[in-house]
Amino acid sequence: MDMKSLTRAEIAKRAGCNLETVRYYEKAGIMPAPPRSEAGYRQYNEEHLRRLRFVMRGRELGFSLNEVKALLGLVDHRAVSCVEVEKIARTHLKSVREKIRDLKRMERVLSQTLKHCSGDDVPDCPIIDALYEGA
Amino acid sequence: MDMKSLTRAEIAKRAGCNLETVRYYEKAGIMPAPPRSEAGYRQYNEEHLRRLRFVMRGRELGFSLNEVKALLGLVDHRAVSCVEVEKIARTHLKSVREKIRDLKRMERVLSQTLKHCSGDDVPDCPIIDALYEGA
DNA sequence: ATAGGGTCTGTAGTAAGTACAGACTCAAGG
DNA sequence: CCTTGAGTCTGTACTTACTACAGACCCTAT
Repeated sequence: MDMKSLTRAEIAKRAGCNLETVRYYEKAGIMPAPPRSEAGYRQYNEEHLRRLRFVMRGRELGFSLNEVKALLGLVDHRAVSCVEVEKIARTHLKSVREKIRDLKRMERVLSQTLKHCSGDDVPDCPIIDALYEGA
Repeated sequence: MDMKSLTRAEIAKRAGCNLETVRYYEKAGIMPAPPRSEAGYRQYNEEHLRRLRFVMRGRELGFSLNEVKALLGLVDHRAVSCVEVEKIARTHLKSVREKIRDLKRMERVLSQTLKHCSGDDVPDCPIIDALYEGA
C-alpha cells in the first residue's frame, strides 16, 4: 500500500512553513524536485516531509540555508562524518554566542538610556543625545 | 572661513561605513542630497558627518533603517517629543530582549547537542538526529 | 456547466547594503 | 603639457531568505 502523496500546501502546513517557501527550497537546491502528477502538481512523500522538517529545525536554530545545505550534504552522501557536522555546529554556536554578546551590549545601552528618559517634551532627549554623541 | 568639504570617501571613512553605503543612504532618504562641485562630486560638511554618525550609531544598536529614519524625522521636524523617541526605543529594547531569549535557547540546544558529540565517524550523529527529531 | 478553490509558472518585492562596469575628473610626476 | 593612477559619477546586478502577486491551468462539488 503506497502512501498517499502530499500536495505542496499539505507539506508546507505539516512542516510549519509558508507555501512558497517549499518551492523556494526546491529552486535553492535544498529540497529535491518531487515527482509530478499528470497535471504537473508536485507529489511529496513522508521522506520529503522529514527533510523539510530538518531544514526548518536547522533554520530555527539559526543555521543559514548554506549551513543546512552542508549538513544535508553530509547526510545525503552517506558520509555522515560526525567530525564535519560538529565543525559546522561548533562554528555556528560560536556565532550565536557572539550575537548574544552584542545584543546584551545593546540592551545595556538602551535600557540605561531609557532610564534617563523623563517622558516629557524636553529639548534634550537623552536617547537622541546618546545617538549623536555615542554615549 | 568656510570649512573644506568632505568627499564621499572621507565622510564614509570618518563615520566608519562603506563608501557605497553613503550613496545608498542618500537614495533611501536617510541622508540629504549634498551640494555638488562643478564636476558633480558630492560635497559634505560636518553636519552631514554628524548625521551619518547618528545613523551608524543607531544601526549599531540594532535599530532598523526605518526606525532610524523615524528618529531623525522627529529631530528634523524640531518636534523632538521625548515621548515619541522613548516609544521607538522601548519597542526596540523589547525586540532586542526577544532576540536574546531566542538566541539563548539556540545556544542551549546547540551546546547540549555538541556535548553528546563523540567526534567519531559513528552512524548516529547526535546533531543530525537532533535536527531530524527536534530534540 | 460553472463556481470556488488549489496549483502552476515566472517575476517582483522586501532589508540593508555590497560590488561592479564604463565614463568622467582630479592631482602629481616627468 | 601630458599622462597615469586614483577617485568619483551613474546605473545596475548581486546578496539572504523568503513572500507575494498575476495569469493560466486544474480539480471538485453542486
